[in-house]
Formats: sequence, structure tokens, C-alpha cells
Amino acid sequence: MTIEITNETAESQNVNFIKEIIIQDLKDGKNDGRVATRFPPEPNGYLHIGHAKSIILNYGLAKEFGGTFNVRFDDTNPVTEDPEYVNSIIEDIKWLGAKFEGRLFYASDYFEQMYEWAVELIKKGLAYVDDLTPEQLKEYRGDYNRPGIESPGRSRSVEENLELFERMKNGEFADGSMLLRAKIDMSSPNMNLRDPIMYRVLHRHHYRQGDKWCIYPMYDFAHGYEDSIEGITHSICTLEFENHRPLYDWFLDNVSIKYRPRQYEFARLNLNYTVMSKRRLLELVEKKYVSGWDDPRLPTICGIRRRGFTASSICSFAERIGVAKRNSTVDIGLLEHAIRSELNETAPRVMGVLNPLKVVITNFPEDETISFEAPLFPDKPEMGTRIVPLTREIYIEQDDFREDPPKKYFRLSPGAEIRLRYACLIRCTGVVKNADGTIKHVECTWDPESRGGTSPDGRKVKGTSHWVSAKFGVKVTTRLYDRLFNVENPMDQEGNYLDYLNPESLVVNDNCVVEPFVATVEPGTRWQFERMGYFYADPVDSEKGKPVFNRIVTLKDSWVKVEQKQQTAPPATAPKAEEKPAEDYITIDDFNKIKLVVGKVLTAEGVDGADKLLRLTVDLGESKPRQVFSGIKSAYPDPSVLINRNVIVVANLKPRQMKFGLSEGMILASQSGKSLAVLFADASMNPGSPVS
RNA sequence: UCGGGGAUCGUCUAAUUGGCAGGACAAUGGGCUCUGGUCCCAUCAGUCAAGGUUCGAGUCCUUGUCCCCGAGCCA
Repeated sequence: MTIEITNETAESQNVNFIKEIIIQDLKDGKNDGRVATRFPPEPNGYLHIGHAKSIILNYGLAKEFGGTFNVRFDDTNPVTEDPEYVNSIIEDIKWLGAKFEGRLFYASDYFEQMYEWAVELIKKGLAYVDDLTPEQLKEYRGDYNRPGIESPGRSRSVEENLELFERMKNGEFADGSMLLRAKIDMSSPNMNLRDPIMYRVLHRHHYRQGDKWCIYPMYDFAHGYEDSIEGITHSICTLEFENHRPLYDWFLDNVSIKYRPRQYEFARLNLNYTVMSKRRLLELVEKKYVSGWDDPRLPTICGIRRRGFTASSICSFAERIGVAKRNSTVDIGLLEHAIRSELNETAPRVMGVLNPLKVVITNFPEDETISFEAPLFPDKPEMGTRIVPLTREIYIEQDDFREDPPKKYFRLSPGAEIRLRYACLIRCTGVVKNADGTIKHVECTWDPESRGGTSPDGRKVKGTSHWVSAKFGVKVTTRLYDRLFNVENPMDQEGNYLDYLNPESLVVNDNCVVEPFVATVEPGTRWQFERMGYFYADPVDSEKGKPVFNRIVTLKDSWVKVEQKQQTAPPATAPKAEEKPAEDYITIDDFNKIKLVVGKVLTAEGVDGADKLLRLTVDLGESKPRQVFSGIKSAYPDPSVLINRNVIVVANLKPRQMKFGLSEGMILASQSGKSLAVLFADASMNPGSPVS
């Protein structure tokens, strides 16, 4: 039953506007019922979670409609591109689970065909070679309010254009000296249509084509053709390309192509507390604010992976945020929720103390060890156990002890008793301090009757702490990651976004102690350190018997909220009732606007299909009585007692259409505790008389 | 200033295309608990504004406001 509901919600959430278009296209028999999508990265940087959204969208669409999904490197600019990025991009797409065997393509493989189409456009008189300098080009283009000026090159003959373009291709011109432009409209309000550049001269080595080409096509010219060649049906890109769609269409409509794709745009993903642009990411990496492209604080796919996120959690995140055209910034909490809810199901529970505080159990034999068998999944004990040793000296979390505990603190404090998870109950009997007043260790006694952690006499123990044997515990390093920036949108702040980096986005902690079992854990596995968070045994820095743990995400912690509230709330004497009106939600003036009149109840009856509602007709001294619905049936099981009584009606409300009819007012009633009663007016008053 | 897009709970996103504004996250309250976790229940909360059409408007019309994108030989 639960599963059905989940499926329903998942499905209904999944229908975004692009899917709707596809469903309609299929219904209309377009594209022979074919669905073909693609993800076209430029190999000039690492993929981030915004790309993941696009990959999952495109791949998901293809998969759902039995279509195909291509990965195509849009490698039309050898200046910025580097084969180094190709491998990382492929790795990231594969990791996400998008399959594209046999469907990996390169735009550069289409250069020959594109060249032919360019020639075709020249022959049709729709393209020309231009020799404007970059400065002139800019000047001739005009601006938003001023139409552009046609370049002298625009009037060249077809023959001359053909010859010049040939020579461009043959390397006779220097970089930047010649261009091939489309002849469209220099006065178009869409700047993209002011004779856009199709080819530029670039004497550069291409990582796939070598030195075969010295002219390279521009995105607008190339992209639609790439899609056409691959038979892409739905070419999905981000919003900033909306203005380019007319161009996409123009190039496709003016040459002889076999297949005509369509472009659709959706809003790119923005996340708060981070930055997403390639430029910013590159700067963070190059200036060493982070350790590399896979720094676990980065929103790059490799960073998220290194942090310990799973691909499936990214997918469920992508499904939750949906696809739309409105710019938005998704709360990073949604991503955290996605990984928490998965790891809650899949991550085994173990114990690790992040900030150790030594506890000596004074009545525990010096050399004795008691072994407890603790479940890896407390809610599913059949999933396996491990052995946890208890000794006289243990470590607990510093946060789990307070010498001077605040209210509602259920953890260890002098005289208090807590449970050591899976082990026993201990009571604090003393605090031993260093000369400087800091705590050296805490002394406790244990109740030998409470072995296993159950209280022998049924006494209540509210706090449970995780712990590690001092003798058998293993020291490990954890890296505690937090949001990269301490403001929601670093780019919207005064000054440089780098000023808002969170200095505590990474805390390396070498003093953690984990139970012995944890030291044997394989790199690349995920664990919940009980009460602390989910951790990932780093696949790179872990060594045999000495794992290094990345904190993926903390557990939700409602204690910090309780404590914060205690600290901020104390003056509870503040007159709360007076605060609201002062906030100008409702003023005396508003009250004065309410028109209260006496109404005589003419009829009163229950309403079929509504168990709380009464239908009343009330005479307000107007030309005809009003119908009013009121949720007071529980107080008047026999509605007829209301007939002929005078009640108070709010007369100047906007009539409200209800399922059962129009409600033209509101009966005043009062509710105190469980008793509900209509406010009656003096029987001697005439219907319609004002009430103050 | 011109062109293109957009505006629904705090956040993200739905609404059978004119018919009870729903879900998720967050928050709040409660229950449960050997994790102050999970889980369960409940609550809070929204149609940018003003007019108009209509029995009925988030949806249609008019006017306005605000936000995003656009003047790379980048993609």
C-alpha cells in the first residue's frame, strides 16, 4: 500500500513540461514515434550537479519512452578544450548510471558535413565571408536600441565567397582575419540574428582532428546540425539558449538535411551555499581554496562522489526538484535529505567518537573485557552483527557530558545515569580535573545487572551514548565537511564571493576513536556513526586497517534546536498576545470594516455528504434571505432548535462557493475547549440591525 | 531603452488545460524509540498587483510591477 502511494506521487511529480511535449508528440505520431535525446558537454571542465540534472533528465526521458540517449562532446573550440576533461566527463556520466554504449559521439567528427552545409548556404546566397576586425564587428553589430550596419563583405558574390571560404579552410588567412557569417538580418532585435558568425579561423591543434582544420564552426551554426545528424528528436538545453532558438531553426531550415530536430529549454539548477559556474569552480580549484576538482565540498559530480554521495541519491534529488522554466535556487537541504533517506536504509550502524572524553568505570575490573554482540542494523537484527568490547576505560563524546547541564539535557552529568549503547548503564560519580581546570576524565560506576543495555528494574534512562573502549579503540582521521559558503548566494553579496567562504567547511580531525570493527572497513563503503552522521571510507586516502572517513552528512539533530531555544527564549514573560497586533496583521480599523448584523434563522438543516456542516437560511432584513453554511453541526445535532433564533452574521464577506452551494455570510460562534456554541443576539432585535 | 522568457506555501514543484490550490523539503506540536536518528500522527503556510470575462479564474482578457537572459571570433 505504501509502495503504491509512493509510486503514484513519484509518477505525478515526474510529469514536467518537456515530458508533456514528448507525450503529445508521440500522440501526434511525430518522429515515427521515436524519442532521441542527448547530453552535449564541452570538454573544457568538470561536470557538476547541474549537469547531473540534465543528464538524468535526458537519459530518463529516453529510457522511459524506449528511446535513445547519446553523449556527444561538443568539441568545436580547440582553444579551450582538453582531452583531459573527456575521460572525467565519461566517468561521471557512467557513475550516474546513464548508459550510452555505442552512442558516444564527437561534434568534431561532423566537421566535414558541416563544411558542406556551409558551402550550401554560401551557394544559396545566405552566407558570406567577412573581413571585419573584431572591433569593427562589434561596432557594426549595433546594440539593443540601435540596429546594426551591414558589412561591406555582405555584398560579395557567391563565387568570391566560395573562393574565400575555400582559402580560409586551406589556411591562407591568419586567426581573426576572416569569418564566415550567415546573412540574416542586421536590424533584428534579436542580436543573435545580426549576421551571426558561422566559422572563425583558428590555427589550433584539435585533440581529435589534429591539424586537419584551421577553421572551426561556432555553436549556433553547429549545434542543430549535430542534432540532425544524430536524429535527435528533443534537443534539451538551458534557458539562456532561448534567444538562440531562432538561429537553431534558421540553420536547419536553410540547408538540405534529412532530419529536423527541435530545441526545448529548461531552467538550470542553482543550489544555495555554493557556486556552480565553471569559472568559479575553476578559480576555487586553481587558487587552492579546495583540494581539487573532486574536493568533497564542491558541487562537482566527482566532488559529490568523493564526499560519499551515491548516484541513486543524486537521481532521487533530481526527480524531487523537477524540471521547469522558472529560475530557482534549490535548498541544499533537499540534497541532504536525499542522501540521508537512502543511507538510513543502507548504511550499517557503528560507533565512533569524534571528540573523545575519557570515562573511567571505577567499579569495573581492571583487566576485564566484556564483549557485546551489536547489530549492524538495529531495526533489522537479522542483517548481521559485530563484536564491541567494553573495558574499564572508555571514550564518549565530549558533547555527551556536561558538568553543569542545561534543562532537558538527557546525557551524562554528575549524578546522572545514561546508557552506553548496546552495553550497560553507567552513573557519573565524579569529575577529575587537570591543574588548569580542564577535565581530565570522568568517573562512573556501572550497573553489572544492566548488561546489554536493558535496565534491570525497569527504571527509565533517557540518554544513550555511543562509546569506544579506550583499550581496543582505533584512532582514525575524519574529515568533517560543511557547506562551502556561509551565505545562501555567494554571488549576490557585496564584494568578492570568496570573502564568504565558510572557514569551517572542512575540519580535519585526527583524534577520533572508533570501535575496532570500524578499522577493518573497506574503502569506498558507507557507515552511520551512530548519533553523529554518515561517513564514507575515502577510496583514495584510506589504507589497510586505517580508513580515513569523510562525513557525508550529519544526522538531523533536534537537541541543538532545543538548546538554542533555551538560550534565546529565557524572557518568557514577554506578553506574546500583544506582539501580533503590533505587527499590523489585523488592526482596529480592520475590525471596524467587519459588518455584523442580526439575522433571524428561517431554516436549519444538515447537509448530505458533510458531517460537520449545517445549511441555514437567515433573514437579514434584506429583500431575500441569505444561505449560509456553518460548521456547527456537532453543537446542534437537532438543527431545528436554531429556527427563529436571532444570530449574529458577518454580512460583508465575499460569498463563497462551496461544494453544496453558495455561502453568503458567516455565523458568529464561539469555541472554548470542546464546547461550541452560536452567539445569539437579543430576541427583540430586528433582522438587519447592526451589532457592535 | 529594445527583444526573448518567467512569477503558486519559507524552498522546490503540481493542479485532469476554466471546476475542492495538492505533494516533497523545511518549520512547529505530539506519539514512539537502547541513535535527541528513523518511523507515525497532526499543525503552519501560497496563486506578483489591480481591474475585467464567467455560475465558477492559478488557468482566459486588460493594465501594471518585479525577476532572469541577450550586444564573445565561448558553449
